[in-house]
Amino acid sequence: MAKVDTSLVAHLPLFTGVKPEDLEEILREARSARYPKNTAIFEQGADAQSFFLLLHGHVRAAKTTPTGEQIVVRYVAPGETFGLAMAIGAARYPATAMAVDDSVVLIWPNSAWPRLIERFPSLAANTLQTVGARLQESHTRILEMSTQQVEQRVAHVLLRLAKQSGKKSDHGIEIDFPISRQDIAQMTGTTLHTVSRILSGWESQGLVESGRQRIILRDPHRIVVLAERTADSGPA
Amino acid sequence: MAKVDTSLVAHLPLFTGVKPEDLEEILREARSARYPKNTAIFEQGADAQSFFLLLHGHVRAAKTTPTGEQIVVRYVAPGETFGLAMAIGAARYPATAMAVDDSVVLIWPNSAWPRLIERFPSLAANTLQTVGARLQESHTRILEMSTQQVEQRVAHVLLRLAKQSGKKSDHGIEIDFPISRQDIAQMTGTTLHTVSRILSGWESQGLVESGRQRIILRDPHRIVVLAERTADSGPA
DNA sequence: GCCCGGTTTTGCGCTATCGCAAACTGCAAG
DNA sequence: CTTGCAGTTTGCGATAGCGCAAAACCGGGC
Repeated sequence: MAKVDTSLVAHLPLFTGVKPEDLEEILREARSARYPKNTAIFEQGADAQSFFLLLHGHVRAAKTTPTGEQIVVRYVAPGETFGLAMAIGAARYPATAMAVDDSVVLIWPNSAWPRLIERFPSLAANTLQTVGARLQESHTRILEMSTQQVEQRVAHVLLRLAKQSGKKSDHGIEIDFPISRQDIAQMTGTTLHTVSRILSGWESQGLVESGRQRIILRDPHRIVVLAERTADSGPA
Repeated sequence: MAKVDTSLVAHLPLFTGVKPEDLEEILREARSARYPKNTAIFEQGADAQSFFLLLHGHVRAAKTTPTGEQIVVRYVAPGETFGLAMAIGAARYPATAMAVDDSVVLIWPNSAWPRLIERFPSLAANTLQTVGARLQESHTRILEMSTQQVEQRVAHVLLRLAKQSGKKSDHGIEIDFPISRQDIAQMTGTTLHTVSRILSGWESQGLVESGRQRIILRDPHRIVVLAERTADSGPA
């Protein structure tokens, strides 16, 4: 197992307030692994045995109902942790994690967690902050689902993805991992059909350019306007 | 300021792993306050200066959009913390907290938080667990909003409220704080009209008994069935 | 270069739910 | 007891978005 260079991860929010020599000790407890595109990292309901830090790639966390419907909880970007079941007191993973691109992760055994937070309390504090931030995002998402219509929600999601994982390309921002209409539907509480219609509409207005699992925001500013538009404040 | 009896709070999840003498020290930093029914404890967007532990009563946390729509984030039951902005790294309260019943709370100044978690790391760990639990509940709520129809969502919410704050009465479980149709609408992402229609329907089937800000589940079991029913698995 | 399967597009009817409006009700204050 | 008002009920028309079905499309694998 290759040793992880501390300089690659030292600046991450998770490690703020951790001394370099401590960081090294923390990293010694982890191993790294590579997951090819479209492989599962863990499954919803499985015994939680590890927690993860994404180094490269992108991971989709999705939750499935007993009847098979899915929602995308979030996309994990490099530098973010995921699978923190142990930290939040869950014995099993509440969602499925899947690499949507070739991905590299650091993996700590759950058994290391209690020891780590005892020796390095900043870890607990930092984790609390990131989990808190996710909680707020969830609340925002609930608020949006309750008060906005589908088009605005899709606009918000695309803007959020662009901010989190946008790659500036010629005349636009491209979401730099493969994402389908279906995925967006599962992030906004709608169907892939409706998402497709909306994107088609936007494409014909030059707002976006999109194709197979690929979306480029050509005119982010006008999309922001769309996102913020109230139901009744539309055009003539 | 009256001194708080440690025995009243020692068993709370927040304080698991805290030694009795430490608990006393923690409580010394708090003051207690009483909020009459329908008074605000803090407002969304205000500078977060304190965090809270509810001792008696019930508190509604609600989030408002720029355009005035509201959702109920959650109802706080006695023994639960709220207003943890500082802990999760927010400078302002992300929601408004309102006493829905005469309520008594413990209040710590935010400035005490860093010191407390340094001296008593279990506090951070415990808080992480409760925030994590709330995050999972939020995800469940998003899942429900995405995949279920309104009637099922209302059923789920009532069952959740009954479990959290249900008082067994003659032949049923009564939600033991005032809650309006509007509140339920704001918890389920619908309108008070639709909630009213649903409850009327249930009432005529003997599932619930309800009135002005008051709901009694007469037949929880059948409500569970409703909650779990798939869109197409209905009766003839 | 061709074929296959997953993805996307689009049409069309349907319906759950909204939105508005109006009437009703019961608690609480005076 | 009366009155006022917040909360609730109910009717009715409007519609956003779903669900199903079919066709078109695209990219990668062989």
